Amino acid sequence: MPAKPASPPAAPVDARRRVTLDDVARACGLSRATVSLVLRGSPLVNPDTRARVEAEFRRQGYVYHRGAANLRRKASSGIALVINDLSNPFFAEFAAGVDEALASTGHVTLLGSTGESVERQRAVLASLLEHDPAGIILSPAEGSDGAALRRLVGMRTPVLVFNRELDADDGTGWDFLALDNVRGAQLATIHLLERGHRRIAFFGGHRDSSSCRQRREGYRLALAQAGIEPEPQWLVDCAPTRLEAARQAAALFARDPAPTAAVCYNDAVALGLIAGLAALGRRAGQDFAVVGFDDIPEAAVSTPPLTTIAVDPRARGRQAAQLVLQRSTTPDAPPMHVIAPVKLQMRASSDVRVDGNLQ
Amino acid sequence: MPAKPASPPAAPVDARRRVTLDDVARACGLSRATVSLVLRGSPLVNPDTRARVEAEFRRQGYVYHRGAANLRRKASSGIALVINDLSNPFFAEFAAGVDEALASTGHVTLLGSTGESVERQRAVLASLLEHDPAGIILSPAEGSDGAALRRLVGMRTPVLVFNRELDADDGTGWDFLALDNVRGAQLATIHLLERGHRRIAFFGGHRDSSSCRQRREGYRLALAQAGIEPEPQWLVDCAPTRLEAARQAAALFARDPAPTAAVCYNDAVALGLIAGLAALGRRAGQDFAVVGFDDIPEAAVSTPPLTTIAVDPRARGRQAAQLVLQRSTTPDAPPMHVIAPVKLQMRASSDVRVDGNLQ
DNA sequence: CTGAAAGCGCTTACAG
DNA sequence: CTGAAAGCGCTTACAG
Repeated sequence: MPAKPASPPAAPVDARRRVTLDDVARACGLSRATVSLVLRGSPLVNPDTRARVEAEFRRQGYVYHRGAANLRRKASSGIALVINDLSNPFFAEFAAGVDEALASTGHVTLLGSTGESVERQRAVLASLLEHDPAGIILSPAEGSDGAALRRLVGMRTPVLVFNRELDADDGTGWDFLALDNVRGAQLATIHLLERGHRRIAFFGGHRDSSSCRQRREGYRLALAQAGIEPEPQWLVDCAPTRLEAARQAAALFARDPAPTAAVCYNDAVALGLIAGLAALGRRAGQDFAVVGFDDIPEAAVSTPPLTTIAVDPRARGRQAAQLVLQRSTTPDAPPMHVIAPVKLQMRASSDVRVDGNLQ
Repeated sequence: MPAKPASPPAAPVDARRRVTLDDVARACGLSRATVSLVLRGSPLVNPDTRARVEAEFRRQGYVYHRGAANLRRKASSGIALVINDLSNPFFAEFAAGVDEALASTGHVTLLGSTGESVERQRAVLASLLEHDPAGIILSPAEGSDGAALRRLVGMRTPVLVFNRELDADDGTGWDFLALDNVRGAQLATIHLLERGHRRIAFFGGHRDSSSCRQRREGYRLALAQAGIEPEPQWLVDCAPTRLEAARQAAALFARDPAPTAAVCYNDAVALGLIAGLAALGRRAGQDFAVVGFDDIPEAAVSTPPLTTIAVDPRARGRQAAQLVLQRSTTPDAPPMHVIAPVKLQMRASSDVRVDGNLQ
């Protein structure tokens, strides 16, 4: 029989084996308890002991096992982030903001996507709950049932609902972070009024979604303050997608006199409307004024560039992280209800000033 | 003293307390061990016992504590996903694909962003490692040092490197998933050759990045097969951003005869070039042909729509998840090196056919 | 200043 | 078919 090759000189007996506190303690001739105190920066430990232990940590390549510590302490360092889909830039930016804020506090983001499906949302939450998150940031799928969600999540894990209202139906309430939809649409409408428009449409969105209702409300408020009563055909319902918006553009011109401008439900709808106008031989920014909502990255580089309402989703993500961490330290405080500011982002420009040929 | 109000009739003594296997076992008059077997679907358990236990799970609202189970089994159900930034739609789609594939196997995505900073990457990885991931999917920050990363991560946790080459410098090697950059640029160039172009530029990217080198290589290959030797001024270096690309557009026309078409490093550069051309009074798709790379969502709706190389980042994400899970079951197999296919996505169209006024 | 002991919620041989 | 016991890697009173 051929001799087996000599074993390698390697110091680490098994590079795959985890280094534990016990390993470090043994190497230092100390107990696990003392080494643990070093780890957590306790002032009780003798400075020399501390130095020896820290050198040994480095020498062995010790990696803290947060899961084991969490189990013992009944704590948790994960925060679940459940959103519709990362391919929506609004949510991608929001997620980036959440992760940025959580990473800076030693927490980790546990990701989940619902794809706007209530059933997937149930499955995703059930799975994430098994990972024992310290909190959940949830942008609920359309059609979510608050009572069912409460039953699923229980009272142990704090939930921050983002962006879409959700009724718990049992008086427990949810923490809530939302954009100031009313104010945003109001700003957009005022901007068009200041540019001389009087016949202003509200274009896109589904009237039964809470954000659409709120944006329409802001639009109505601004018009009312200018003494204008919107005509029914100025309210155009359509799915909040570019394609549907392009298809519905003609609805704006069904009656004479037609609107000269539109506040759009969001930027996707606004960009679709611009394309739809072009197909009708009308040029946004020249024959017709368009204002969007969200300020997605494309808004700055579309043709023409889109004046819109900036909501800063990344800042909203940081804010959401902060709120859910705050809640996990004060579980018994009453529900929070935070409305985030929005602002008008002017560009040059989809929002033509009314002149002779528009009137 | 006033009497304290009667305590509520509530069944759950403390809604905040976690329900454990012991609670369920006690309620059923069984041991923790048997209840655990029910949980894991063991065929050993008596069907009646199983039914009783399952009812009790539901009644008490038991939630499996995966972290505790993982600790005991020395397993892990988290996969770390470390990318540049979610606000880049390419990575957002990739992340969505990773999460989609992981969720379907009971794993959870642990998110981390480097912001293209080597130092943040070190910190993010160190933090994620404490959460004991079963594997890491890493799109390395530019300028990453493979040997330093290997020292940080060690040999316990399998790493799949995505998108950018990384040298380990110690012979251990990394699993690797990348796009077929050579083939993609070759397809783009062939497409322009077939449309009659002969003077074709390669526009954008930094020559020292591996993906730029590979794309230039594909471009050169296609030209060589057509018997064309690219002139030095056809290679325009610029940062892979829209803004820089717009600024560099004029460089294409520094010499006469100028190129009639450009293969762009990526779509951001292509869209910037289109804008830069407009500023020079040239119309992409009419006076000059442009082809992109990546097929970001904007490519389909830009003006003109952009012909580009589709890389399907979501499918790449699913693939990455599958590869890293596969590795975690076969830790000793040799490193994998997977090149993902790409394809030409034609649109109508940034890629004008050469006719009289272009020649 | 340091150590022995108990315990977080689970799984897994092993015995019966 | 079910239970007693050990143990995953850590923390935390408590003693000394």
